[in-house]
Amino acid sequence: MEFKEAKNKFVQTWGALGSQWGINKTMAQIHALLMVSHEPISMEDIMDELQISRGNASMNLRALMDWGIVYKEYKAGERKEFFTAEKDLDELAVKISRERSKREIKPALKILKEVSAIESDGTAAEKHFVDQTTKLYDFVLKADNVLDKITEFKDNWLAKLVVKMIK
Amino acid sequence: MEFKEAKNKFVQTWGALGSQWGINKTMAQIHALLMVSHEPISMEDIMDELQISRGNASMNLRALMDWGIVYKEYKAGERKEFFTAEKDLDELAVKISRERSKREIKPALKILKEVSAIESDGTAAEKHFVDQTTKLYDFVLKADNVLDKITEFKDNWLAKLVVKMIK
DNA sequence: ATAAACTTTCATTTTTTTTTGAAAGTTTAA
DNA sequence: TTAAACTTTCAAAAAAAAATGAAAGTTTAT
Repeated sequence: MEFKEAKNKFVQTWGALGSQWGINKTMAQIHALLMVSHEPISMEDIMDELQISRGNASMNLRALMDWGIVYKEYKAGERKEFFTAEKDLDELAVKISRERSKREIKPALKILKEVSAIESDGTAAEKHFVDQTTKLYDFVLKADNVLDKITEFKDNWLAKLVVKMIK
Repeated sequence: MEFKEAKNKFVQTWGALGSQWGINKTMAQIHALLMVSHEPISMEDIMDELQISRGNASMNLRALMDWGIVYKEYKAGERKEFFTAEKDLDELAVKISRERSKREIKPALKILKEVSAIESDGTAAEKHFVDQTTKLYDFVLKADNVLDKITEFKDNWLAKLVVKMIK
């Protein structure tokens, strides 16, 4: 396999993976392209490489910047804008999970808290509802915190983990 | 807020969360409904409660069973089938992550391995590509293993963790 | 102030995904 | 074996999501 073919395969795969996880295909593809590029790319070149329209490129680049995982760059003497991706994978993971937490998990948690707080009349149906939604709230809350913990423990994590667990 | 309203809100929220994570809305809603129900529900009742067609109900129930998070049940004397959801949340998380790993992560890893294995000519572009995809492969592989580890360590996890880390 | 170089916006079109519903299939009971 | 009670399948329809492209907007240079 040669470079161009491999790059294309990677971009396609990353795009497909993205859509399976609720991220639009083009957004994931642009991100893939920028991740494996050693130098900033212009919008023109992105459009060209992915065969997409100017509007599509513009909107998805904006979305990627909103997620904090793609940056705009300016080259001296050049009028147009160039783009780069966050290439540190730990940083990337932290940013993605922060955004997903903020946009999706936190609002869902709020609803879970609300619905689990109803006054149950003592029927089995209502008791089970309250019980299950309460458990779900606790579970999601815990899961939502896991990535923050991982970040926090990133360096010297075992020692810190043990300390945290003991106290 | 009363029971019916709360239940509906929960089902809607769970459905919305599902679609943001690449799971179709109806599938997530059916799952939500079964999760908070204290007794098995028939297809008829699911169709009725979610206002969906028979075909839709049938297909999404099958999908949920394929994921291993919804079970068919038979009631004595009743001809029709009833459905229940896995209600243990740890079990649920394990099953979902196993499936997503099998269906999405593992195939992606295979491609990542392939594309990172190209023979780089020495240009900066190709060197960066190989370097970045290799890192990504390692990262995804590690992340993919995290949930297995969590399962494994579920009981008495700190002790086991320390042992594992030391040896 | 004008125009060139570039980016963003958004109504419309296209594509993709999901849903429907009726026909075909299956199981059980008599 | 027949028919009633139920489930599955899948082509067609509907709905939802994404992409287009041209007009509007912005910035920079002269």
